[in-house]
Amino acid sequence: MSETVVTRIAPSPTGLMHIGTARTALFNWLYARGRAGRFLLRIEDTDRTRSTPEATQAILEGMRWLGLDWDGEPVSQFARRARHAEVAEAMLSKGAAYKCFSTQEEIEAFRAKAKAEGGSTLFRSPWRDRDPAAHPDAPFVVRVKAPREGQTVIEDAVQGHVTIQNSELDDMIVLRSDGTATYMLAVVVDDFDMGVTHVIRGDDHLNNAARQMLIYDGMGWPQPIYAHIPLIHGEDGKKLSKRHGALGIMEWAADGFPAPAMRNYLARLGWSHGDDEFFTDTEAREWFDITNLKKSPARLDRKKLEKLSGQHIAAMADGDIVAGVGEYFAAAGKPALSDGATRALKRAVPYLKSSAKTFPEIIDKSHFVMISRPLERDQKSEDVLTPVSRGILTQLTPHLQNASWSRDALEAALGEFAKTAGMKFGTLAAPLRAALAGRATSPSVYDMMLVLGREETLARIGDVAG
RNA sequence: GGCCCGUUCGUCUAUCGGUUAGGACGCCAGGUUUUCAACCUGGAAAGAGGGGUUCGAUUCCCCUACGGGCUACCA
Repeated sequence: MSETVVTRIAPSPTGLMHIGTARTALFNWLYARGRAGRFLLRIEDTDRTRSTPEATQAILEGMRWLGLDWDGEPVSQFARRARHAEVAEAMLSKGAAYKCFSTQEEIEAFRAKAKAEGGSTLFRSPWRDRDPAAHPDAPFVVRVKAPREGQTVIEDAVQGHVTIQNSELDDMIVLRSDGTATYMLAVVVDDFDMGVTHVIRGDDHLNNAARQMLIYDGMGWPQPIYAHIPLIHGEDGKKLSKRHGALGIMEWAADGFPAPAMRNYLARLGWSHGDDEFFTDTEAREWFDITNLKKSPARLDRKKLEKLSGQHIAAMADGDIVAGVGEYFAAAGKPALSDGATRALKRAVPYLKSSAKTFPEIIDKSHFVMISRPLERDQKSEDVLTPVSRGILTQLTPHLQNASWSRDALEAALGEFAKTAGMKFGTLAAPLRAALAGRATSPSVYDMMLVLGREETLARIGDVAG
């Protein structure tokens, strides 16, 4: 089969861009992009009471931030309701579905009774084989005519052959009494119409696949390739819920993780390529395949993300880091960086990038460079500095502002300062020497303070540094 | 309750019948930087339990336990 791969992500706009949805989207994106295929976005907004435009925006925002670009316009499932009804009608005329006039009360009563008696709660509509003409004007739903004998086998690219007894399948509703499609019908119709070849989604849909296959068969449509991936769990191994915090992808953005690191980390959750831990998007696209997806759920591990994040920051171009910090400010709801601050940040980034794990750490560590000179005691930004560094900074200020520096003079001044500050001279001298020698790449608040001093110092004392 | 899926170091994972069960995060120790971080080196750490199959099981089969999912006129 040389058919073009078409994948999709189909979130329902009921809140945030969930971290699990983001990972599923990532897998679909990697799969399509790695095979010159198409990656589509569909908003499953058929539940009008729960869908909001804000939630749709949140999804688009999350997708954009994560860098998952989709082909074409996002498809609104709700907008396709006429088409869904049309297919339901077609199923009716093909005899693959039937009208059911049972009321919800009747069904509930049946289930309550079945439960009490310990029997199967699968509702068997009496209308399956009855003539609908008997009830010409009563409200009805359209149910699929599911087989009652035999079994349905889902050929899943991740789960393998999953066999479901047809006796477990009910005549699910495909069209509600108000004429709108249920999820089961809508996904199938939309996936077919959109030409989706590979359905990569959470394994909470595994059982649904058997039901959806009924619709494909009823319409005589070819089945897509299914790949049901395990869900992500919280650090305690339980399924993700509000109490785990950071459910939305943008919360991670607001915590200052770079999108490339997020992609790398999420990709490694449930998928692996040998011993590779740190990789680029290009490598991921090249390596990713459904066949090496794991079948068991993975837990979120923030520490590991942090490690990966640090490695990505270290590997990023300085400009990208500055841009990333800007995005972080936006995601965290902080005011944008001023031009001056951006310039200062650019100066500091080369020294900081190798040890910062997140964007806020870049900010923390570059703080000394962001504040205006001469330094003053009550800088409003002081709150970011640790008490120790703040103390040193304030006390050191007069020395840095003194004229006429020589290496010896500077060291002497620092020595004097160290003495008053009650710390060993070496603590300051070593990083200073490193700074003067131009190899100060181990950033810390102290070091960077001195690195910055280096630029100014060098200008004043000439070529002493050698 | 019924049905479906899963279970290798604390965590993410490699292994596709024969390995001292490998790597990564975290942790511990040492080194380097006379702070921290980063970095380097070393270390502790795993096949849920029980039955089979096999010359040999982490790997194949069954049972149990545990976790998850589905069982809606939600998606």
